[in-house]
Amino acid sequence: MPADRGQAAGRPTISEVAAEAGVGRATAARTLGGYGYVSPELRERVLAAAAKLGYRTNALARSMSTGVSHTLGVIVADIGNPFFAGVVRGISDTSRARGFDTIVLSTYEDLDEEVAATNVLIDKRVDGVIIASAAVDRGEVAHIRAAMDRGIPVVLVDRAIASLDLDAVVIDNRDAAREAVEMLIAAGHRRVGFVWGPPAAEAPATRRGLLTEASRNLWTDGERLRGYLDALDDARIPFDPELVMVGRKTEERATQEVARMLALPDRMTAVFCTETDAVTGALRALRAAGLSCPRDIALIGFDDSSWAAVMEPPLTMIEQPVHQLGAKAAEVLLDTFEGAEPRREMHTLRSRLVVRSSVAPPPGA
Amino acid sequence: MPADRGQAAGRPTISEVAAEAGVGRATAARTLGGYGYVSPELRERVLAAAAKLGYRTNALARSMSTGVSHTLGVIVADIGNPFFAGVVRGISDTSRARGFDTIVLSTYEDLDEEVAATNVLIDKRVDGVIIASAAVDRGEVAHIRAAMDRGIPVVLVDRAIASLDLDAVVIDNRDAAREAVEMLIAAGHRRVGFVWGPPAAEAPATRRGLLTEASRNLWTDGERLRGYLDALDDARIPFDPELVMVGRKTEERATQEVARMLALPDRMTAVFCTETDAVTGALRALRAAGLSCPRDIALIGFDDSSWAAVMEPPLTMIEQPVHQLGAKAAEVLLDTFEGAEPRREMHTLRSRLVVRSSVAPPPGA
DNA sequence: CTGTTAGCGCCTTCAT
DNA sequence: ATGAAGGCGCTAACAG
Repeated sequence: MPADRGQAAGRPTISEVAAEAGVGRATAARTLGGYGYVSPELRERVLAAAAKLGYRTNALARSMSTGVSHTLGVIVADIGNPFFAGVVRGISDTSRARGFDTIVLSTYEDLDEEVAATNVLIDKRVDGVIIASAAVDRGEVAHIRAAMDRGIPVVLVDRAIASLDLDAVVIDNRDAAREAVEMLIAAGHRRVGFVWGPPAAEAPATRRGLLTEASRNLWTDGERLRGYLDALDDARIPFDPELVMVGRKTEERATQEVARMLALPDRMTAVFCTETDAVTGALRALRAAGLSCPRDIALIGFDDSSWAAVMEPPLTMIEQPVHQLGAKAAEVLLDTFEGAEPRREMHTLRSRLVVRSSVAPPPGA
Repeated sequence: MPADRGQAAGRPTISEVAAEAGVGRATAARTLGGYGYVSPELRERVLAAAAKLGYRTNALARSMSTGVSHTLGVIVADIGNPFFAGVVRGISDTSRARGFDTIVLSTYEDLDEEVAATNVLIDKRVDGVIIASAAVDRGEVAHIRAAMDRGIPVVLVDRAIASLDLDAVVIDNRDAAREAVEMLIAAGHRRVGFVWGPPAAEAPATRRGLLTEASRNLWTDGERLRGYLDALDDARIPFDPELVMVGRKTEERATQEVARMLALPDRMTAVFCTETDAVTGALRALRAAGLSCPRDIALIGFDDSSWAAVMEPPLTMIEQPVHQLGAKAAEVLLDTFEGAEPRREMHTLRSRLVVRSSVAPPPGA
């Protein structure tokens, strides 16, 4: 065995502190661990010895014997994405305040990565997991079930999974989308584009086909699509598959698709974008077509930002409570550690439609 | 002792797997841990038993005995900030690919938080630390020294600390700023504003005072300020303290300060912004003043984004290689684990000036 | 109130 | 090639 296995230079242990202080190991452990009773005198001596040696508790060893790691696992699609970065910040702010640290793993929407990430967290013995899962089908949630079976509390964030009966913290995607599209319709628009929908290879011709496709994909996208259809239905505007973008979700494709919708015989006069990249993609298409917003085309999109406010025109956007989303998820999870019974329900946070100037009546009105 | 201390439901240990397979614990440990020699037959039996019981290795226990946690600690100002989110993504992508997970802590530029974060990482026995430190003075780096003294390799990212003799991965802030300001000057501008500088309570009247102030604060800000001054010097344009913003760095204050500079008798005709929020703040001021970019005022800023490209006009911006910044830092750190000698040098990554249309000659030209 | 003792699950020498 | 035994640093019963 190497001389310093697990015991690198300058890493005194409780035993050494005890020796230095001339007390038993348990006494040192008690004062350093902050539990049990210890007389003031000995306490002082232990503290002095610890300070002298520069003692720092070994959280690994502590976790080994307590079975608690004071660490939360977080699984999201992409920590580099401002949306998830905000959620993660919410999670780490509130968990840190309650003594927990976080290990964050990105999956890039790949299910295999998600399974691997879950295993890493299980192996590292995190006390709980918060996950924005890409899983939808009943068959794709085995890894989440595995964690639960091992007694690890799990909370879903951003995306609910119906078949799972877990606490989920999400926003009112469907209502938010409906409200936005309603505003477009109220301004007089009847040709409203939807960018973007489910990543189907081909655009389903029917509304039913589209919804089926949506239910096989990201929960948020499906909800937003439903909100869009809700608004159309309420206004008795027929659904036109030509006006919804499906397929790979990239800014470039959004630009192409919006250009296509703009070129339709019965031209689109308003766009609803479900993500930031969809908004910038749409804006590029407008510019390329020499169209001006809101005179020629109205626009509302998801995910407000400072940029949206300084655009010309200032953009009407949906603001998601990203930080709160993470904070609430962490709270729900941490509460179970304090004995709170998991309520296994959907916690829906409200988004906010920030009205600015990107909506006006359609050209002919 | 509670019956299941550290041994919750459904968490078989190596001993149980060994029993199930009818072999010794060491044999099970060897095959499950992937080390040592084990005959194919026994190997199979162990694997089968492990699969049957749903065995997952306990990384904590492994770390206890090996002294290696396969975890990196990351300390940044704010994981919710897109810049750091990008850096963190770079770090976790490359460390994950090499078998390491990350614990990320935000300090919000608070030194006490930074010290606390460092201690958390020491306690959790991370194998190395990557830090974008807010420390500058020799007196503020004790916590980093403490980590080093405990044998934990440390790599600085985004911000160098001269007094520390560590590997640092940064971008060419000074050159980037100079190049941008040079472009402004080349277009004919002589009244170039700088938003924002060091958070001094009051604007130092002299150039020297400003630099002193800057050296007491964030390294990046100081470098960018130097680049600005470099460009001014080369063009023999006198430095005017009225044209640099100091103090709290918020979007609102940027707006106020730019408004002030715009109202100067000898009006500013170009602005250089060192951060995204400074850019949007400046843009608000322009709009409020009814000025148009680039006709009335030219602008260049740090941190390119999709938004900058769809602005009217499209903005000329400096693109930082955020992902690469993190990736390189992780590489340098991970390499030391494979025995590479830390080179303790500054690794400077190149930024890129993305030229678009926000720069034109000043009004009178 | 304090010290002794026995684990937590794994890795690793040391015999066999 | 395999098994037995000890230790990583800490917590937690238990005895004193």
